Amino acid sequence: MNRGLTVGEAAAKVGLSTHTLRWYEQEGLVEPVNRDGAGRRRYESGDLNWLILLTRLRTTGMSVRDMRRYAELARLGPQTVSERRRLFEEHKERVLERIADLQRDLEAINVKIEIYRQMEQDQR
Amino acid sequence: MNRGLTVGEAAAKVGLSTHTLRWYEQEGLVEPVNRDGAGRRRYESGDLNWLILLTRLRTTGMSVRDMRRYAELARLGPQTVSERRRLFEEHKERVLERIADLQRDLEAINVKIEIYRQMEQDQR
DNA sequence: TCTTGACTTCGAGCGCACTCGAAGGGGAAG
DNA sequence: CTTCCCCTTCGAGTGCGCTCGAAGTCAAGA
Repeated sequence: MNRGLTVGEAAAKVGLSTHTLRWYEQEGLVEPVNRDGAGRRRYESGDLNWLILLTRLRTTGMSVRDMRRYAELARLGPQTVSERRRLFEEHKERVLERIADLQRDLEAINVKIEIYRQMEQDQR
Repeated sequence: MNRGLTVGEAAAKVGLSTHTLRWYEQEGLVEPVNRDGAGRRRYESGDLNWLILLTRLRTTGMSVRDMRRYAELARLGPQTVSERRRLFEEHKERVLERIADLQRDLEAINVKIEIYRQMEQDQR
C-alpha cells in the first residue's frame, strides 16, 4: 500500500529537514498532515506540492509570517482567490525589485574586479 | 572647517543606523575612524566609500564574516589584491546564481498568478 | 548659563528561522 | 525477542545581524 511518504522521505524530497517540516505544520504553514495507524505523518502528493510551493516562496524571500497568512487564505477556500492573487502579485514585485537591486550592485562588484585586475597588471 | 561627517551624518548618507556604523567598526569591518578633539568619529570620503561598498556587499548577501575577511585583506595592503579579486569573483558567482534562482522561482509565482486569474474568471 | 541634542562606551536584548536534544513509542528484519 | 531506525512531542538553544538602553560627556545656540 502506498499511503504517502514519511516525514523523512518528504523532507528528502522537498529539501527541508524533518524538524523544519514538523515546525512548518506547527506554525500553521501546512495543514495538519494525515497520520497512519501509528500516528505517523503520511505526506501525500498534495502535501508535497504545497511544500514545494512554500519552498519557492521562502527562497524568494517571503517571510514565514506572510507564508502563514497565505496558508490561512488557502484554508478559507475559493472566496479568497483574489486576495491570494494580490498577495502573489505584491510578492512578485518585491522579487523583481530584489533582482534589479542585485543586478545593480553586481555592476559595482564587476567594477571592483576590473580595478583589482588592473592593479594585478601594474604589479607585474 | 570640514573634518568629515559625524556618525549620524554618515549613517544618513550610507543608509545604516549609527548603532550599526559603530558595530561595523567594532566588528572589524571598518578601520577605526579618525576622531575629532572631543573623541567623536569623523567620517571622511574614504570611510564613506568603504561603507558604501560594504552595503553593496551586504545587500547582495555577503555575510558579515566574509566582509570581515575582505576588510582584513584590504588592511594588509597591495599584496592581497589577487585574493581580494578572487573573493569578489566568488561572490559574483553566488550573486549570479541567486539571480538565476529568483528568476526560476518567479516563473512558478507567475504560473500561480495565472491560475488564480483563471479561477477569478470562472467564478464570475 | 542653561538647554538641547548628538555624541561616547558597554552590555543586554531581539526577531527570525530554524536546529537540536531528550525521552519515549512503534514496527519491520533477523 | 531483540535490534534497529524512524517516528512522536516538547522545550530549549543557536547564529545572524542588528537594535536598544543606560549612563555619561561635550559643544553649540538662545
